[in-house]
Amino acid sequence: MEELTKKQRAILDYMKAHVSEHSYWPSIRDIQAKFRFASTNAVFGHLQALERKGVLQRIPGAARAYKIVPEVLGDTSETVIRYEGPGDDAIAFENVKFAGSIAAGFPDYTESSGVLDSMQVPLSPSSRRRAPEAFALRVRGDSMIDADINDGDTVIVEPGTPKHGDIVAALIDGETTLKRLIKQGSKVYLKAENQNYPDLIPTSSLTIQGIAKSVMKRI
Amino acid sequence: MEELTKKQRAILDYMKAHVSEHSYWPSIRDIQAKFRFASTNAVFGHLQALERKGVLQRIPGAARAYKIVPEVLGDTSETVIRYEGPGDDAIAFENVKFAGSIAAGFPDYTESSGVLDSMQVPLSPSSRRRAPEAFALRVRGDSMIDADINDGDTVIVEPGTPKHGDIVAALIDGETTLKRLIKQGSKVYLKAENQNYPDLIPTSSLTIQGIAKSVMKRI
DNA sequence: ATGTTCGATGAAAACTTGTTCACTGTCAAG
DNA sequence: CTTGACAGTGAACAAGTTTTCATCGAACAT
Repeated sequence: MEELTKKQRAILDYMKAHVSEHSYWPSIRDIQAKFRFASTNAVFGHLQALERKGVLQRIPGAARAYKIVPEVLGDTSETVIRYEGPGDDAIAFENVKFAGSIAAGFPDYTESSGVLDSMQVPLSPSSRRRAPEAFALRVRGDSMIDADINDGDTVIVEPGTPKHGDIVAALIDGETTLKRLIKQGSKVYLKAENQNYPDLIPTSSLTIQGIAKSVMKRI
Repeated sequence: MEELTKKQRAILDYMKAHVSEHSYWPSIRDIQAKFRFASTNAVFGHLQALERKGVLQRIPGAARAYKIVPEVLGDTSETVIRYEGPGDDAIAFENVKFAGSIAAGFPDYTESSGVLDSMQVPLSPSSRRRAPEAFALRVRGDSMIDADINDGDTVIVEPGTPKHGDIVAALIDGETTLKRLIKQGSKVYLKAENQNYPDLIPTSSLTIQGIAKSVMKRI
């Protein structure tokens, strides 16, 4: 790739910025005005150069019609990245943070260490009205992969009465597990969403800690 | 918003597709040819209607110069993230305790307890240190479906300096959009993760609102 | 010295494009 | 039946825009 002169680079950048801002290309006269050329032909020459150097494609005869050929390496211009934080239109929630608190009482996990984090996560309005706290749990294992809940994900568990088909956090042998709740008549089963595991786990006594309503994944 | 007629919709879609494919707007005569109108004035009337109905903005006197006014519903040209104030469907943040791991499979005793290090919690350690102003955004649209971020999901956006490959919330034409950040040399592009959309969106000046670190899905 | 390239001027030509005007046909509401 | 809104034809105009032509000066290598 042939090297661009400073002015060519500036013109190219201006054109990109113009498209980015206005969603249509500048005319040659727009560029002329921007760079205070006395003649449109000055711009014309630069555009020819840009095309010859392969970074811009002109559509002959058409007005405000160009294509950018993505540059790969070796150009000197820096793309400016400003960090601005959430804008007025899009901000939903602030202060997602950890409080460094301890899980007390419910739920009761033997496995957990003493120091736990807490965070703020979005909850459904139903659980907001009821006072009881929802909680987040990190998933370990792969028994729910067919429901797209994988090892390392975090599920948000909310209190409530589970229906048939809900994914619940349930106590089995002193361990909290994540399973789908299946009701057949008066009997209740837990089902792992993984073809490699036994379909149904009969349970005589079942302690439901809550219903998994959301799953949170690291990108 | 007034309803569009079939032809108006078709013309608008064609214009969008044309921009998407060629990166510049079609002329009135391009549209005329596409729809086999005998007169340019037929197109002219439709464009006036589209502008009157508020979905298209024409730049008077300028050739091939338009702006699309984003439609709230049914618009698939861009992933639009907006906060829809606290309604019944609204999401609110409440205190949720991060209570430790949960086994989604059979109990796994090989893993030691107390392994909850910083990498396993939903927020990055850097942002935890300096009281981050992370925020949640509800995703609308389908420009990121190939990254498994779909309409209705909620993404947690954290401040920071984005790296190549990060999914960022960026301001484009005053709207917050979700795109993957691509760095080629010193140039930066935004990429929609949807095969139906143009690969790269060149940007010379970029406003990053944050990095999408987590995605939250309703089960 | 001489030729060549580059960046620029100034004007004009040639083409593209948006816009206007006058007129026609259709269709539904009043 | 009339009216008005809508969609379209056909032609022409005016402005926008690209493109060409002729010319100039400075930098630079031959």
